[in-house]
Amino acid sequence: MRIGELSERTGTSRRLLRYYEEQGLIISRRRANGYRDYDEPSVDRVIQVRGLLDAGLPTRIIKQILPCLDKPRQIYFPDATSEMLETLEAERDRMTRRAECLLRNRDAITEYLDAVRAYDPAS
Amino acid sequence: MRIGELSERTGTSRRLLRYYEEQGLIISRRRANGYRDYDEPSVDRVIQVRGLLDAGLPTRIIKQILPCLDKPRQIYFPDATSEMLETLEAERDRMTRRAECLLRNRDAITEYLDAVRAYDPAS
DNA sequence: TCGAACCATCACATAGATGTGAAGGTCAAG
DNA sequence: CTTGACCTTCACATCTATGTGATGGTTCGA
Repeated sequence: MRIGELSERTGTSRRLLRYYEEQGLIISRRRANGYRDYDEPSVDRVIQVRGLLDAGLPTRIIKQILPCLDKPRQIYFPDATSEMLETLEAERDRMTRRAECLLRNRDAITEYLDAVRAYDPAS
Repeated sequence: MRIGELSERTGTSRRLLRYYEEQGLIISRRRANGYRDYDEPSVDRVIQVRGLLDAGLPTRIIKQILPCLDKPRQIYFPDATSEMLETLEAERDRMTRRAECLLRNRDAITEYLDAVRAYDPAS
């Protein structure tokens, strides 16, 4: 598919799709006329990238964790230096802390909303 | 305490503490000489703010959810317009989605690491 | 009393994610 | 063959969270 369709199906501007490609987060083939051509899995990939960006990860880190997300798993062991593995571990732990922070505060919001509604059931 | 101590105890630059105050995320009293003076709970508050920022929330949103996080709960019902409640609900749901995204991808990283280690236990 | 170590405000700079628009190529339908 | 809707690259603008430095006031200990 061309960039316009991918844009619509992922709710992502064309500008950003080109930016993600520039950052190495997605790839595209080129048609004879120079147009980008995306395959079907690109849709999920873009959605995944957006989710991670929205959760506070910078493109640099997202690029590093992307190889972990390929299904079926294809691991390029030669690339997996022990330094990279350490980075991945650290980032995984950071993601855990981030998620915990989000859930903790989300629960606080829920409690707050419950308290407000208990006070004024109309709202 | 003065800004220097708060900075050290929260691992946050003085510049950012002043910025957070400007954004309405933290407050301070002023001493006679103009120096900012923080109370003990400010430490946790700053850490909380940083966690949320790191999880992708903009200061604008953080400011809105902060009233939910005060313990003991003190709800300013007059302020709680139904529009604000809707915003809070929406943000709460977004936080859930963010957390899910983080945990899903974190698990994928863990699986990847396990697979690599199964291949080469030395790493 | 002087210097070091704080503090204040203000302004300017940067980096990352994103918007916008210009200038021009491609293609299909009328 | 022209028009409109795509696409390309490139450059510039914007917003947010941050860094950095200038300039100057306060406090405290040698």
